[in-house]
Order: sequence, then structure tokens, then C-alpha cells
Amino acid sequence: MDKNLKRMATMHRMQVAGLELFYKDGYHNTSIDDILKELSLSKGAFYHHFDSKEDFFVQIIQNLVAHKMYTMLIEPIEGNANSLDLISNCFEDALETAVHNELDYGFVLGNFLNEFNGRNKVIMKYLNDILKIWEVNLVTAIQRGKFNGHIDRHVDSEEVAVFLISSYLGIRTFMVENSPGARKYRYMNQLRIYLKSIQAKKIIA
Amino acid sequence: MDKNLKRMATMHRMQVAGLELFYKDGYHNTSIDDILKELSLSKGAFYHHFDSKEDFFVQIIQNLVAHKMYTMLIEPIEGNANSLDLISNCFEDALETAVHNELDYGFVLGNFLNEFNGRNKVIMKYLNDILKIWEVNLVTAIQRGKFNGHIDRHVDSEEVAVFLISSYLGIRTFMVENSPGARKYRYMNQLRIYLKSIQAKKIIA
DNA sequence: TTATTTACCGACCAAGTGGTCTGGTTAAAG
DNA sequence: CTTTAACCAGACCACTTGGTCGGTAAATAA
Repeated sequence: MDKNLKRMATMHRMQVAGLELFYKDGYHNTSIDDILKELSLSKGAFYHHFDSKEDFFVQIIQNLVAHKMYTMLIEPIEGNANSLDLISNCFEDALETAVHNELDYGFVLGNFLNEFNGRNKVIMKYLNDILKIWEVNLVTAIQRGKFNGHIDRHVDSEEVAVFLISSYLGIRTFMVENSPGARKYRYMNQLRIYLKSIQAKKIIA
Repeated sequence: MDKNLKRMATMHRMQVAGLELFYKDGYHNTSIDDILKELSLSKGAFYHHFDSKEDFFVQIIQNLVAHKMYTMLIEPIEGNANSLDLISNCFEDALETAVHNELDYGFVLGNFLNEFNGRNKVIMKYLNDILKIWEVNLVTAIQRGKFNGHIDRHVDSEEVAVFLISSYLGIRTFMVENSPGARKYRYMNQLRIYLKSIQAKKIIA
């Protein structure tokens, strides 16, 4: 096999297993040995490919976490349809996936955000970058909604984005362990009520 | 000094210092030695008063965290005034405190919830108990609002409670590090818009 | 006063932790 | 066919972790 391809494959395997365990047990509660045991690889292999545990984690964020965010929460709201519907459906799908996931430990980005908030500037930078992209994308979607006449032109797009992100971060934590299906259902109903309250007022002829 | 009083005093000192560090650095990233160093106490003292690190943490939750939740988020919404105003003001005050707190690491209960979600059944039980009390209290406040004619009688109290808790859990994570004041402002504005959308419709005479 | 209980000390331990280093294997390049 | 370097094994290291244990001094009870 091509040397470079092999390198990429091994690194990818490590990152996938790493994300799985970091997500499941948390970064500080997961040792490199834990990850290596899963793959039957050695310390030598690990430190040949990565400088440190932190460097390893940063690469996981940039590759896997960012990618997950794109496919789950960013791309789905980029269409030209009614922004409110896009957002509503996107959140619905993301939460439904979480409900059906046997082993749900919360929102990946949210969990890491929480674990490193105010504790690790380097890692927070990368996490915040992803969060920022999501935020910008939401703002764009909302402005498009205003332009297309689906959203009331008086609403503040930035405010809505902050509110949506907050509620999503929260519900993903709130859904773990305790009747996730019921909580998802309740959350989505109220989210739709909220979204309706910012939609463009129908002009009564 | 009375023996029992001294015992209580020492245990309380340990718990206060413990909560401070667990909140700041996270449970898994804080060692018992860290806490002991802060107080110039020894391992012997610690294990004389507590069975284990976990037992220590559980007592902190039951004593300090529960108490904090009561004074910050539960008692303030128990009055007989307009429930929507009570909730709005309560959230406003809580967030304002966070903004002005030089060292804000997020919502204490939320952080721990996130750290132990799906990872430690014992501790989660105690955290969920507190969360449940908050939820029940919010539901009660909303039902009172409906009864008093401040909230639309058609809204589902449980749904609103879930939505409010979610948004609060989220904004507290989202506020750490990045322009907390601006995010608080944006969140509160949209929260008020949402709350307005569930208030009782004025009867136009 | 004396006996006993309580609060606390700090050395110690086994089990990890992230990270280094030496050396061996394998596949591509010259 | 030799050289070279990427890839990986695993022993090893210094350090930290939660937790134990024998001891001591002071307060309480006899």
C-alpha cells in the first residue's frame, strides 16, 4: 500500500476511536492507552503520528467534529426554502438521531465546550471557531428568510441565532438519560411556537 | 470549641473549597490534594470526614449546589405576581450575576450534568433530583400564570418548562469566554419575545 | 486524674498518567 | 539489491491519582 495512504488510514482510525471515547467518557477521563487498547496499537504508533494528546484532540476537532457539525447542522439550513422550516426540520432530524442513538452522551461540540470552557484556551479556540461558523450560518439563513418574506423584517438575526444555539445546546444536555423522546417532543413544539412568533406577519387583504 | 461544631466547620470549609475547584476545573481534573493544599489540610483529615471523592462530591451537590439553585432560580419565581415577569426577571438576574462574575465557568449544575451525563449513575441521580425540582417549580409557576390570566390557557406547561430549562442550560455555556454581556442581552430579548408569544391574548373590548 | 474518643497528620502504596527511547520490520526509492 | 525512512512495538520514566494506616494531640467523659 502507498505509504502516505497507510499513514492517513492509521491516523484516521486513531481519531475515530479517540473521538468515540472522548465523547463517551470525556477528554480528561480517557487515557491514550484506552484508545490504543481499542485498536491494538502501541504508544510508539501514537507518538509517531501525533505530538501530544492535545495535538491529537485538536486534529479530531478539526477533522471529525467540524465535519459532523457541517453535515448535521450547517448544510441542512443552506437551501433556499423557508428558513424557518429548514431550521425546524434540521433541529428535528438532529434530535431524532440523538433519541434513536442507543448510546447518546449529548451534543459532541457542546460536551467539549463545557469541558474546556475557561480551562484551556488553545482547545477552546478551535471549538469556538466551529461554533462561530454555525452562528454565522444561522444568521445568514435568518437574513435570507427576512429577504424572502418568511421572517418578520423587524427581528434581530443575531439575537435569534444566539437564542437558537442556546436552546439546542441545552436540550441536548437535557435529553440525555431522562425520557429523551418526550423532552425532544416538548422542546420541538415550543421551538415551533417561538419560530412562529418571528415569522412575517401575514398581510390581511 | 464544641467538637461537633468543629467537625461541621471543617467539613463545610472542605466542601466550599471543593465546589470552587470542581466548578473551576471540573471534577475529573481536580485532585483531592488540590483541595487540601488550598486549605492546608491533610489526606487524613479528608478521609476522616468523607468516605471517598465521590461521597464528598455528592455531599457538595446536596448541600451547596442544591442551595444555590434554590436561591438563584427557584425561590425567585415562587411569588404571586405575573409568572412571565417573575421568570424573565429571575433569568435576567441570574445571567447578570454571571456576566459580572470575573471568573465564570458556566452554570454549576449544567457543568456537572454535562460531565457526568451517561457516565456515572450515582452522581447523576442527585443532579437530576435538583433538576427535577426546578422543572416542577417552573411548571407550577406556569400553571399559576394560566390560572391568574397572565398566560394563555392553551399552552402546555411541561413543554414551556423544558424549553426554558434548555435555553438556560445552553446560554450559560454559550456565555462563557465570548462577549457574555452581548450574548446575555441577545438571549434575553428573544426570551422575552418567546414569553410574549405564550402570554394570554388581550381581549379587545 | 485518667481513659477514651475525636480530629488531624503525613508517609506510604498500587495503579495509572502522558510522554520518551531503543530497536525491529517493511515497503518504497536509488 | 542496497539504502533509507516511515511505521510500529513495548519497556521504561517521572509524576500524579485516590485511598490506607499507624501515630499524635487535644477535647470529652469517667
